[in-house]
Amino acid sequence: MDWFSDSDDARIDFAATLTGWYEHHKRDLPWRHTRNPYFIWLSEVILQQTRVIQGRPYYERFVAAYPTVQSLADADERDLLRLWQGLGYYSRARNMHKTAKYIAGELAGRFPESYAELLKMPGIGTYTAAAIASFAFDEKVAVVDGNVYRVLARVFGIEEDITTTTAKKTFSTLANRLIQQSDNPATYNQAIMEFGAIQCTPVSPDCLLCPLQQQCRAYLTGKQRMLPVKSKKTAVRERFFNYIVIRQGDRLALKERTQKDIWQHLYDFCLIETEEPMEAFRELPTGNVLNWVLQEGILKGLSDERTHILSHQKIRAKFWLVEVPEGRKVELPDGLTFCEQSETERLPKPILVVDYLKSLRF
DNA sequence: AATACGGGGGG
DNA sequence: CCCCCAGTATT
Repeated sequence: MDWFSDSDDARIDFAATLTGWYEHHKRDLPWRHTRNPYFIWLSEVILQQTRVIQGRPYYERFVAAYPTVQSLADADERDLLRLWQGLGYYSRARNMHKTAKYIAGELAGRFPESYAELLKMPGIGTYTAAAIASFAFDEKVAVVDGNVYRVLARVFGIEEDITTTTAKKTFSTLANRLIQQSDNPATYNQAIMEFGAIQCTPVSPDCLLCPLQQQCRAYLTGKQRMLPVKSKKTAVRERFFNYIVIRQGDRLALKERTQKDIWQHLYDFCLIETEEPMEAFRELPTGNVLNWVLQEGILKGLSDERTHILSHQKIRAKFWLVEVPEGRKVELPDGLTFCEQSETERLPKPILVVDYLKSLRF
């Protein structure tokens, strides 16, 4: 199917309309005041799967903590993850670290300057490579993110399922033809994404004030709500976490998550996962940890219970607080280590654990 | 081609 | 309570 059965003028109009709209409606964001590829990269990785409102304070903190790619390369990975805490998808931070070390070490601190070179870096995929290449180096390569899928699907009435490989190809090809009509690819890429974020929103887009209203297939056919088409639904797995929170004085027993699971390289408490919710401590599966608790600890009861939602998992967590009398010398089970309050604060932790800790100290 | 990977917002 | 959103790497 050819999305350009209309005249060339219509295509030029699309790009010009978007950039015109952008100049009047764009938000003032810190990463829009720089051409430094390092800062642009930082902002783009933070904004992967993340809304501007959530990512912005993280960007400010990262720029302050790591003002150069060299400083990021030199960073302790735990500090990096701690700064990332609460953003989710923690492999982004670890991939950023890998790439920073590669650039500092192998490329003499010189940032890759083309889409093709950027794409080779860990954590930089098609979207981020296009964003950096266009924003920092004016390369004419189209960004294709969720906003772009939505805007193009609606304006051009594309009903392909965006989760399929062929649809991705369709949208990418269209986006890259459209950007040819712009003499400022950086601004055009920003414009179409900002338009998707502010005007052509996923739910209740502002069609009445839309500059593309009369050219928009979705508006003209009343199909805004149906587009873009996305078939996949994520199956949510329910999990039951039983945290044994071992406390001695103001020290807490923590452990790094090293297994292949969520929250890799973050820290949490002694965890016993069960297939079913456990109502009482004595129902927990017996093992080293339970024996240890009965031997060395004093169960203070179930101190808290909460549900933590991830996109693909629903975690029902219980926290069993266990006190060890102060002064008693004990060997912790299960690879746990006692941490002072200040150490605990400095370690990267899942939000579930952070929230629990807040309730623990009042 | 399918799945794993966090967290947050709105109705 | 339900719904929605969004890139990359791995399998």
